[in-house]
Amino acid sequence: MSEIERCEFLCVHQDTVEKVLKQMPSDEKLYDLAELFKVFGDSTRIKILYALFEAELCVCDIAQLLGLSQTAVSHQLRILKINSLVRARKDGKNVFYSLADSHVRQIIGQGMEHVEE
Amino acid sequence: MSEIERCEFLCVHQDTVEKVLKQMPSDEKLYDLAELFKVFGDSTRIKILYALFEAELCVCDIAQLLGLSQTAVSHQLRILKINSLVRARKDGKNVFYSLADSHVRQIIGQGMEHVEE
DNA sequence: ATAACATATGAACAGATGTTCATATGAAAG
DNA sequence: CTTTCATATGAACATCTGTTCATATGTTAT
Repeated sequence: MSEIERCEFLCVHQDTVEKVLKQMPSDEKLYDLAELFKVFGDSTRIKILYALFEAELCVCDIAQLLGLSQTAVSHQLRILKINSLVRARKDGKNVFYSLADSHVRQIIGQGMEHVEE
Repeated sequence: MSEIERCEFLCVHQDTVEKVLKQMPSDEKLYDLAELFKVFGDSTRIKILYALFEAELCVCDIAQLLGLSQTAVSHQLRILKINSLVRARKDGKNVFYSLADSHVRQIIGQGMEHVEE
């Protein structure tokens, strides 16, 4: 038994650990949850989402608004779309993006409350 | 004027953009918000936080519970602590960690709702 | 004091992530 | 149908991030 493993069998509070284990969601769910937060965890994407709080915007609008390149915005919108955080509506040459659902507002709102303390 | 810039001055919906700009939080706040979500955006840290939903746990408990090395857990707890998501209580050789406040539960809860759809 | 133990920390390394550049796609106008 | 424009996408590159390994710190028991 290696040094590292030793600790795990001596100091562990077994009853507590077992109680907690029963309540844990599946690994898959926890992985998905982390993936979701990862999407929010980039300031470019947060800025895009926040911009969409107020209005439906095309790629160009977002790029100018935030001082970013069209390419960078497009790449990030792709990620937001894949994760169902934004929706796309095509209108001629333009593609207008908007928030996908109210969860996005709620999650960002909660985060902002925490940050503002 | 380069090809990329051209788009920004032709297709932009100026009035909408200006309206949105007025409502945007400061860059600093948006950066902090992204940093916060970045902390939630890792499955090891999410697992640790979820484990702490149920009970106060020492480093060893968490390591065994999640099948991780003591070192990895310790590093992640450090990040969680710096970002005020967990609190540490020292008791002899052990250090017990617990959730810092209810925001953590709320943010994770909202995220989970989104994932479970 | 010294040994055993729980936790923390620094350096190194591998893998992930975001931007840029070049180019492709698809739609409207001439 | 060719050009122009708005958007999308792939590859390359630099940076960031998480784990491991080695070791340090601080606490309890002998």
